[in-house]
Amino acid sequence: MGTEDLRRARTNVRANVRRVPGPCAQWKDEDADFIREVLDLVGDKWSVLIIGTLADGPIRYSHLADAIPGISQRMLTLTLKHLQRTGLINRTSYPEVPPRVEYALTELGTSLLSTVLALAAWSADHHAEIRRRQAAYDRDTGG
Amino acid sequence: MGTEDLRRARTNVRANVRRVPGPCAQWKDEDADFIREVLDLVGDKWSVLIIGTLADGPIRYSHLADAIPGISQRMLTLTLKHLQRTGLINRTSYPEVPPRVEYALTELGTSLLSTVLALAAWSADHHAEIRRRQAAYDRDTGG
DNA sequence: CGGTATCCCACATGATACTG
DNA sequence: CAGTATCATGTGGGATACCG
Repeated sequence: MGTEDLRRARTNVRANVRRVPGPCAQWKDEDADFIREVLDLVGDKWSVLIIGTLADGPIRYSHLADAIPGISQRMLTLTLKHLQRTGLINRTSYPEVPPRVEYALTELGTSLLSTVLALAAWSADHHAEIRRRQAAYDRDTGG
Repeated sequence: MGTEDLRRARTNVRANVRRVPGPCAQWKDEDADFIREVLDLVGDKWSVLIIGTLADGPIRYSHLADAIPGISQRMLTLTLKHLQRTGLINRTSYPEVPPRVEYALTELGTSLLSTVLALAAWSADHHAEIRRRQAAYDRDTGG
């Protein structure tokens, strides 16, 4: 990314902050709220993994548990409820024996999916550089 | 978003999951790692707000504290160190009295900024719908 | 001014056991 | 199969005081 891009990015962001009296910018309350809102949604340990798994189509509770290594029943249930409450996923239970329950992304959830995958892509693009810089920092700092 | 978009989104994401034997997809370890990595970076309470504030240009420690309502000195220092270690921001201290320290986004940080702002924009676009759905869920569930 | 050091706690998550 | 209920715990983060 060149200097010009950096300038453009700053200009774009500057539209999101408010000039307050004096030399210092401050977050508009609502913008900070939006950031907090989306972080509450996907900032936890499991939401994004669940959303990503559901991208493959409707899937049952037990298959979600299999697809997401390390998740506990408790956290799977809790996170699913959270996502359902927010309208990101739908829960459909079929009155059969044995019981069957399927979860699926809503359109809202799908629209969020693309955005968080962009974040994951950023991580994939830069994780090598990140590791290099962390190692350098630790070397300079720790010894 | 229409059905066609939804299908496309699913197709895009399906490239990120691995077909395992049997009917169920599972996260590739490295993809889950990328998600965890970026969540560790920006999933906390203050990182994104700091990054967004720095978008306005280099800024001093005390001005950061003013620009981000509610942050404690401890968390400001801690989060700045974290972001610096990852290479998202630079710290420059000027040997004057009184001391002056400025923080600025690196190009890496700026590239992340655009992506997290997309998330904030998603939140801004959908927060009304989200609130509606949460209220409906609570009504249906709670009473 | 720009931090550290220390104490403290709420809460997110995990483990385990039980149920319709 | 698809959950609940209960207990245990690690830690993210706030408050406060102090330091170069």
